[in-house]
Amino acid sequence: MESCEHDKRKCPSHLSTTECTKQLLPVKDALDILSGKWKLQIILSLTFGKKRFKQIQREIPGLTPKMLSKELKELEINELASRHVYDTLPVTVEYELTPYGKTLKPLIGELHKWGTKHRKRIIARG
Amino acid sequence: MESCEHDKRKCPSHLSTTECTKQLLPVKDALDILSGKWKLQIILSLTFGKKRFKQIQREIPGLTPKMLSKELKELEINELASRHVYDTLPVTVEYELTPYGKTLKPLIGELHKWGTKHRKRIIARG
DNA sequence: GATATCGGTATACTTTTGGATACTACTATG
DNA sequence: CATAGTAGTATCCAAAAGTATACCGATATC
Repeated sequence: MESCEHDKRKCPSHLSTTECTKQLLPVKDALDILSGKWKLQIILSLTFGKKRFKQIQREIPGLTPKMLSKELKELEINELASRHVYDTLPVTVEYELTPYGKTLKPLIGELHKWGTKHRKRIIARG
Repeated sequence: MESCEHDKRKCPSHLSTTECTKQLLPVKDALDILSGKWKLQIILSLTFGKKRFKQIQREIPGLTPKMLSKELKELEINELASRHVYDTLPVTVEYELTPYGKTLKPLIGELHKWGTKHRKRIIARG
C-alpha cells in the first residue's frame, strides 16, 4: 500500500525533495538578512524617505536605540541602507535606502497589503 | 509640537511621525506571525502541496523536529495551516495550507523573486 | 540653571531560538 | 534479528534576540 502510493503522498506536487529544497534556497537567503522583528519595519520607514536615528525610533513603537543601532549596522553591511553624517551641531545623521534597498519595495508592498487584510481579520475576531 | 522646518527634516516625505507609525501597524501584525527563521520556508514548502512531517523536515536543511513541531503549531493557531491525521499504521499526518494560508502566495512569490536576485548577487561577490 | 535633543554606547538582564541527542511504539524491509 | 522510517516529545544546553535603564558631550531651549 505504501511504496509508490507513499512517494506520491510525500510530494504531491510532483517535485522531489531536492527540488523543493532548491526552491527554498533563495527564500532562505532573503530571510537571512530580512528576518527578525525590526528589519522590515525599519526598511518600510525608510521607503518614505531618508530619516534620522531618533526619528526612526520615534516612529517604531518599542524599538530601543540598542536594537535600532544594531539593525541599521546590519542593513548597511548588506548594502540595503546607507548612513550619512552631516557636520552640524549637534551632529546630524541620516539613513536612507540604497538603490539596492529600494528593490525591496515590491516585497514590502505585498507585506503591507497582506498585513492590512490580516489586521482587519484579527481585529474583527478580537 | 515643533517647528515646521523641523518636521520636514524629520519626515521628508511629508508624512508625520504618527502617520508613519500607522503605516507600520499592518506590517508589524504580519511580522508577528511570519517572522523568524523557519515559518516562511515552511509555508513555501506547503505551497507545493500537502506534506507530511518528515517530508517537510527533509526539505528544509537544518530544521529540527522540535522547531518544526513548534512552528507548525503556531501556523495552526493562526489558521495558516491545518493538520490531518490518518488512521494508518504507522500513523500518517499531513499538513496543508488553509485557504487563508494560501493568500500568502503573492507575498511568498515576491520573497522568492527578490531572494533569487539577492542570491545571485551574494554568490557573485563570494 | 535645569531640561531636552542629538546619535548613539554600556551594562545587565530575560526570553526566544536553536541544537544535540535520545527516546517512544509500531511496522516494514533486508 | 538489525535497521530504518513514522510523528513527534523530553531533556539539557548554548547562542541570539530583545528589554530596561542609565549614560556620554555637545548645544539649544525654557
